[in-house]
Amino acid sequence: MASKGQKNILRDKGCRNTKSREAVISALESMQAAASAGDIFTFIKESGLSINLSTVYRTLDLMESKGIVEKTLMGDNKARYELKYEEHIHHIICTGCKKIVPIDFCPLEELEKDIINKTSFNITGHKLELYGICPECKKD
Amino acid sequence: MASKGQKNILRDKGCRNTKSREAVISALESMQAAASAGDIFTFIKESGLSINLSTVYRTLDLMESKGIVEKTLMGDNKARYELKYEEHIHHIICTGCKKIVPIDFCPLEELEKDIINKTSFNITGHKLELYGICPECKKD
DNA sequence: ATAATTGCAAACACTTTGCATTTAT
DNA sequence: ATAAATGCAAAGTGTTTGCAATTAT
Repeated sequence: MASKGQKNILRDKGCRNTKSREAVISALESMQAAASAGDIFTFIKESGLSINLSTVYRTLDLMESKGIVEKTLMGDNKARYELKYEEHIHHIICTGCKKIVPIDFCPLEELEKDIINKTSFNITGHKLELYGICPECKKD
Repeated sequence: MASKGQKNILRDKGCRNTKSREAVISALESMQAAASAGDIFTFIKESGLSINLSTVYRTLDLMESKGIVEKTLMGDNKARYELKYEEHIHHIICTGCKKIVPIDFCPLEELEKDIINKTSFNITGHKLELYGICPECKKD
């Protein structure tokens, strides 16, 4: 999970630390929620660094496999990525302006035992997205 | 929402009724949860009918816009489609065998007002996917 | 008759891959 | 020195589109 020492997070998991990987991590840290590989690539280029899109994809795959990043598909057919933090987060997507807003509470936490009973699966995780109209779009 | 008269559901919404569209609807009715466009295409071809993949996509888009079908992105980069029924459904995806199982209860229904308070969005909908290990995979 | 739907092939967008070069250890 | 990571260009997937031919009304 992400916290202070982002720079060493990969090294700690037995991966090499490179400029590209640092750039991807720092892009994820400074970007709005749920960026696509292309967004991250553009962000890095615009910050003046050189990187290849393949490297972005490879880095994101690696970090997903190490549990550093979470990959989600929402709405369009692009994967979106974000750093996993201690707190489990979800999103609300405004159906007006398409903005994606992270929410920091999880309505499901208390319900998981109940779900385990009802389904006879061992529940190991979940993804939840809420849709709605954001305060700005309500005005129109 | 889907119910008995599937054949007229499109006609009722001002669209023409064609063999291809009937084939897509009946494929959706007889397939396991959450089929991709390709799955539906293959299913129809295997049942001996002729159809084009573009037609499948166009039909699914049309039906989504008419509220007959729900489109979801899960896991791989393929959109998955299913008929909308009266009851709102979610899925559990087994992380062992990748099976997708629909569940017929919604743990969120009672929580929406609460979420509206917490977020100041007008919540209009949500998507939830659960992940876990199914009873068969537990044995291994 | 005519407007909607289809098939086909080509275009698209996102993602993945092979291989030679570069870089971190 | 060596194994891992990168850039590049090419290939792979899923999806969309333009247009002429077909079909439902």
